[in-house]
Amino acid sequence: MKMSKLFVQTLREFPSDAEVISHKMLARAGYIRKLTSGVYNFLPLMWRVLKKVENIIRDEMDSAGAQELLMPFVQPKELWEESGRWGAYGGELMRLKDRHGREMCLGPTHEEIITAIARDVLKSYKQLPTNLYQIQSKFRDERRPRFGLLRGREFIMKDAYSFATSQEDLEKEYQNMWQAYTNIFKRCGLDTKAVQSDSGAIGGSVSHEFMVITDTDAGENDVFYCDGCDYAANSNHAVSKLPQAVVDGGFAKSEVVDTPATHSIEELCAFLNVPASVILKTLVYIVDKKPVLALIRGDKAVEETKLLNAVGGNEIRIATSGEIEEMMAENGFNAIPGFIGPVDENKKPIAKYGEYKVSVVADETVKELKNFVVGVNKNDAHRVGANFGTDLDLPEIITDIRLVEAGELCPQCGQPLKVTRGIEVGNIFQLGTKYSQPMNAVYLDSDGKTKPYIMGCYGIGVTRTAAAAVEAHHDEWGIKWPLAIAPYHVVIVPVSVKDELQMSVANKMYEELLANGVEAVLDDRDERPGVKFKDADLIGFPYRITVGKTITEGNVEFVTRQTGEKEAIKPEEAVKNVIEAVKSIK
RNA sequence: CGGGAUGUGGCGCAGCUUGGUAGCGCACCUCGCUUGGGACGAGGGGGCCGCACGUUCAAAUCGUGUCAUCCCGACCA
Repeated sequence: MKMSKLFVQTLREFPSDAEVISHKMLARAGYIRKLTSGVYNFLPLMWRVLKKVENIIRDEMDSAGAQELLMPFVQPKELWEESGRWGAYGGELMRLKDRHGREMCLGPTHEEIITAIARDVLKSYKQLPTNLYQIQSKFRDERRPRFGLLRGREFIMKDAYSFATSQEDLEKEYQNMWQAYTNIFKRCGLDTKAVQSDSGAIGGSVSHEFMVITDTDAGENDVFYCDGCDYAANSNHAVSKLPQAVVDGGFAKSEVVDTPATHSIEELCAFLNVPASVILKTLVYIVDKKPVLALIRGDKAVEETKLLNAVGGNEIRIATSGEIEEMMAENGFNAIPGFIGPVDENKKPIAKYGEYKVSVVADETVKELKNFVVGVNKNDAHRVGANFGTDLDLPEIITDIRLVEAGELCPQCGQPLKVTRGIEVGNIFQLGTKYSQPMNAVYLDSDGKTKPYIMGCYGIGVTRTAAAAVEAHHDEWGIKWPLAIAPYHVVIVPVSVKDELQMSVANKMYEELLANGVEAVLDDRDERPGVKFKDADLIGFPYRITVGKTITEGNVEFVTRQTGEKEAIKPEEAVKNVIEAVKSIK
């Protein structure tokens, strides 16, 4: 490709709406253009990168025994009603109607469709296990698209679905995909960590996310990991052992005392001169409009995804102080946040809020509290020396709803956990019969009985993987693509296009590289060298061969973008270096 | 959805307070000059000032409404 013909417009400055580095770089280097919020045009350079990522995925998926197909992007409501997700999926599902008023959606994922296909075709245990995948645009109407390609509304995803006759076979395929994913990300030049995670809206029991660990602010997930063993988990799923803490308040008797203006745990601790770990903290959440009280030790925080799972629901948020006061008033109490508790001083609970009954969930940490401090739904007062059984009862739901913090101890080996940020580029789920059961997707087993498939699903964000590669590989001048996913392998820069010797050497190298299957660009623009170098760095060609004055001594400059290494070598050697590097890409 | 901000050539911005000619840098076109890290000079093309309504002799500028975009909080590839 001649640079003069390449469809690209690099910018002197970063676009003002870009926030994270991958977005800034890709926009400035001419890879993408925003069409509307969270929706991007993939210009020729970007499309080459995406196709390379896709082809690596295809190669590894095919090697792992999966088969590619392509399902429609538009999906009918009926299938989503079969799975029960038409109502459950929420605002992220882009819904629309056709001219007849029939309801449809744009596919955010394809469990329903693939399950419907499978039940038509996979009728016998002899056809199982099998694994089908596709690479396709997905649409999710994110509440807040941001971070460019890292969180678009329309994005390209590889989604795979496996069907098996047993949990054992599912687990085998899960491991198979795990290995394929490890290979894929490695070939894309990314270091990933597989971490345990919550399975969210897709459902299922066991799931892992593949995280690109990053020190930039583009990492949206907190990942806890242990240096002592292989434990690693997303913060929404992480568990830990707690270091020793004071859990006995040491109060001689249970009584309600005045605690004026103690709106926060800190203020309450200071006033009573006790550690936060002897306070029972009560937080009010709204889960799908229903009120939920979360009880947790005062020095710990609630992990909302865990709480959501504990009560079963789709959306969770902390209640506003207005809602809390309203709820208090409805139940005959007069208390603002800071003085809320599960019961008042006469053991009278908060019964309801509006038309909904109030449910109560306690974190496991509260079980061991003794003679503790707790709010009694009365302003400027708390009970001290409280105990379960006498002053209040433990709620029915007691489970882990605690947010892990760095420094707490690894659940496997007891060493202190560390935290880092990560970009989720892929995930794998064991679905079981979550879709096959309700959708009546069954096969005939060898015993003559009809059974639902045991399913798994496996996603990779293609666009997100490309963006994550930019997050991981760049410097102040531009992108440093890993060779395997770079739009082109090498750029040849003649310093002066009017110099006949320079141009003839450059042309010869260019032809030879092309003849050997190398994707080369010849910068034939009549520009000053600085302009060409800046563009080469910004676009991120893995190799640059500069043909300048030293050609009279028979040398060109060979620059490796990743390392910044420069060497003066013969043109033939430069060509050979690139050809060999390209051949070594698996 | 809640809170904050912004909409002016492809990109980055000024002009708005105090209404009257749409302006700057980059990019683009032509000529000259220059050729190892985003040169320089001269000339040139490109804008319903987000949109609508209103106030006014006159609106980028004032008012109302609306749409879009971005940032901060709850979800996910």
